[in-house]
Amino acid sequence: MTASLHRLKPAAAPDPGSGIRGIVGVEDLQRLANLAVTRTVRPGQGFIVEGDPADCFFNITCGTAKLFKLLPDGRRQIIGFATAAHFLGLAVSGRYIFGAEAIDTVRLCRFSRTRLRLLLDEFPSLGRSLLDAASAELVAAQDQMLLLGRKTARERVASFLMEMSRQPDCGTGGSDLAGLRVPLPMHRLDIADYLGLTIETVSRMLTRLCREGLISIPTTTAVLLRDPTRLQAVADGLG
Amino acid sequence: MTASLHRLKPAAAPDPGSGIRGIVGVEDLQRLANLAVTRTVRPGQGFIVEGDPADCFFNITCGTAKLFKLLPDGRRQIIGFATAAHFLGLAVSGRYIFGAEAIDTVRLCRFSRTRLRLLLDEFPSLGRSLLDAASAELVAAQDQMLLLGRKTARERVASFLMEMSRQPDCGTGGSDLAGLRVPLPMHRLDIADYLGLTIETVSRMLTRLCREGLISIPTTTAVLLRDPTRLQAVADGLG
DNA sequence: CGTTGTGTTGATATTAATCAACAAGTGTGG
DNA sequence: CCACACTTGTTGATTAATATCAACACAACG
Repeated sequence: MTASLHRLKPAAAPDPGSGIRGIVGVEDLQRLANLAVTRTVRPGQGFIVEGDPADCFFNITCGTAKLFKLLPDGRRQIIGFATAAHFLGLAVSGRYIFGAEAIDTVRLCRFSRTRLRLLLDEFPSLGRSLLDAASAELVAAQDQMLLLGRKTARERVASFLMEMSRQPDCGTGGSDLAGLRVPLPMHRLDIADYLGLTIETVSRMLTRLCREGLISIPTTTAVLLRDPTRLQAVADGLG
Repeated sequence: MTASLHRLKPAAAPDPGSGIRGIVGVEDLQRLANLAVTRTVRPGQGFIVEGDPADCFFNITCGTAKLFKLLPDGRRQIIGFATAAHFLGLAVSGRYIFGAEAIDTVRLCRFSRTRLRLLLDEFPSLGRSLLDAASAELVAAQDQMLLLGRKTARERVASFLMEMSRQPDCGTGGSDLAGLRVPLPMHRLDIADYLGLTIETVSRMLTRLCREGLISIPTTTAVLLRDPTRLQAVADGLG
């Protein structure tokens, strides 16, 4: 680990963004969207740079973004994938604490921190939604700490696939005969940086789960869960 | 990692508890304490069991507790250490999502979830405090994901020592001549389970940092930071 | 004093990273 | 339409980091 594990130059992403990430109720989303400037971000384009002054909050209305932290030498940890209704705004001492980059085409609402403060006073239910969202984030973060600290490579990949399978857009366009179709819009490098592994290890573990009959891999951007129960067992350290 | 890394039997801790952890303002703490049953928990005694029905919230008023998640085979990940003013209450579908155990003697306030709901309606500022606390937790959790996913053993131990050195009770009772005194109330196994390492690796890295002149280790329950700047550099992956 | 729990150190094993080659797409331009 | 470069993913060989296994040191405690 002292040497490089597919390091990125810490030069990558453009544009400012934010940091609390959470799922906010639809009604809040619309309320925010009406007050915000909307924006489209193309795949691969960054919209938050870690360390930049944090002026705004963001709300994703469609698409998937990756949120990541960098070490000075370019090692990267993806701390989460944000999809529709996710809320981004967290900062420490006025600076964004992670970067964000679009995976597919992302639509964003962007609005000032001042505005949020006013809204919080005006609509107490918004504060409650944000608290719920932050709590849900925290739960996910704690699960991820268990994964990163204590699970094997195979368990991590199995956990990841099970997590992706809980996305609402799952099972669409796929043969349910062969198993639940789970889209993987992100590349192997993103999966690796999310799971604390290398792309080679992710690839090997996917191949292995496939050989073991738990999944099949029709394309690089989707998997079929052939035995979700057993895959969940692997994810829980029982496989 | 398939084999045991100092596994714990998933049988350990007694008593119910909770899950959002955060630093709540002193005024809120007192407000809560007045409405809560207080309790003393002895070192090593558990007060939240992961998976138990989540009836209550807790607020620590003094002492240090460890919060942890377990895998079925006993692998453990400590997701954080909770000290005075930390708030615990997070649950998913009515179950606590992590266990908690006292490290030294812990004083707790305990109160029902119903009560918190009423308080949130009555005192909007409490909701704000909880949101701030949850946000701070989230920031810490994201830092920890970077640590667990991408830092080396040496970097993790350095990061841990720097994190502990930011505790308010730091520098007390120690010679500032030799460096900042950082108390480590938890055992090596707790440090290991927090950093995703084994006790042996933690011990070796502490010895190594000592040899390198960055720290010294007067007792097993404290270290002296001899060169905090360089230690921080190591923690940031630059050492 | 012996015993027990905790921490350290050494020898070896194992997992996942690194290094390297190749395969499969994808897009470009001749 | 095909040749080519370029990106992404897979697979194999080897290395390196950390886990495991084992022995020992030391302090607290009865």
